[in-house]
Amino acid sequence: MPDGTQKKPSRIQKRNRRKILDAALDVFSQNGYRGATLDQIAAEAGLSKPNILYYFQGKEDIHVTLLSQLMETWLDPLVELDPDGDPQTEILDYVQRKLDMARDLPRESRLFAGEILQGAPRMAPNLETALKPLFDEKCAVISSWIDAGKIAPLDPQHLIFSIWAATQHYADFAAQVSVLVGADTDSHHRASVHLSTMFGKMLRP
Amino acid sequence: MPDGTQKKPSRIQKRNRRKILDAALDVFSQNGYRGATLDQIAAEAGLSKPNILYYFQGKEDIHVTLLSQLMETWLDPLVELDPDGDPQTEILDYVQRKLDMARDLPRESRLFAGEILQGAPRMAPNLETALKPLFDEKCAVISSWIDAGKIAPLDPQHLIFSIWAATQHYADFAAQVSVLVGADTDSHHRASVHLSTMFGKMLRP
DNA sequence: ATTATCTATAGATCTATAGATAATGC
DNA sequence: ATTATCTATAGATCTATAGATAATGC
Repeated sequence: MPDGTQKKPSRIQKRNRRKILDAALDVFSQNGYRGATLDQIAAEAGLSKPNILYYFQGKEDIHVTLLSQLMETWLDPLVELDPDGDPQTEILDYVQRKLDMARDLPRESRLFAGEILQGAPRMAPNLETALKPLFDEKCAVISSWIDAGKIAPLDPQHLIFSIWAATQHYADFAAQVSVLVGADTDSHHRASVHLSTMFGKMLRP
Repeated sequence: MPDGTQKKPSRIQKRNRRKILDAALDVFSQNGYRGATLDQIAAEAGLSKPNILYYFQGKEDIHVTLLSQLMETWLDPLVELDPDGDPQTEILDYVQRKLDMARDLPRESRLFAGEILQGAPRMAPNLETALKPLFDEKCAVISSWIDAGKIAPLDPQHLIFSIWAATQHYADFAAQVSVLVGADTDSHHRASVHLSTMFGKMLRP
């Protein structure tokens, strides 16, 4: 059994753990933590239920592993915000990267949204250790741009919240968006133009 | 039993149904649909579990009743957007009402967020019949303001999405916000100033 | 020898109902 | 007579484990 003093993980170990985590991403993001069952994850992964529990200690272990493994991907767009780049361009590119992520990784967006919505019971430590330092760092960068008169004086913390909210909305509330925009041929493009216009105008000093 | 051909609901009927719905709002918004149990709802309402099922046909009935009863409250701020008012003021006041609602009714916000996040399985009909017509109507109002040159040319649909997203974020992602802003003495006020600045600037023709 | 997988099932949790009893309104 | 409430429990669903067997790596 893979526990305690880890040996090197075999090829099968890696492949099956990956299959399970990918299946779990599907199931958790669609049904929430409590709504997801090991049966669904097992079926989606093409493995038996006890075999799932051979690779993970239990349902919670799968969920926690998933959240912490995806955290890096999730924060990557913000990591790339470059203090030495052109402020306007940097922020608008960040908005664009987040919007692209909402389109390309909606499961991940919904997984995090569901976890936070319920008070982040299994992610709170990660928020403190991984997200907060990065957030503070980038807020400082934005502050310095404001102080230098490069962008309009906005509250950096709340500016970032607005960017997160406006972009992730398209993944998290997709069910509502699709009812309201109808059969739009290129909703993503219209959203992209809208957000560029909106944040672009807002940032001008 | 209260079913089929309804008699007039007694005082006790009304009071207990209200107690149950209020308890259910607590429990559903905190744990999601599947995460909520009749036991929790019963305990929170101060009634026995079978008594809950005397007033409602089942768990789903409670959830659906809750969603449709709250829909009106939820849409009210948008209903109030006045076509004959000053465009700038109307939209900024709408933003403010939505932000106040995120503060005052976070349970309702999270209930809807959770439902939509999981594809609106029990609310899709309501979205079509109640939300969509109102949304279309108010988009037309905003379009007319743009055509009259009263506000900047923005995509009305996506403008409304951005308003919803930015305001509801403070209720739906409160767990994350509170980690990131720390012990802010008046986070609501800072959010309010930020959103006024942001949308105000964006709307100027 | 160790790793991986399966069948069968224990044990917990949850929704819902049966059936009896108490409270209320004519 | 009708409405409201309770205890007890059936029946379904779910997580997790026991115990046996098959596959793989020295």
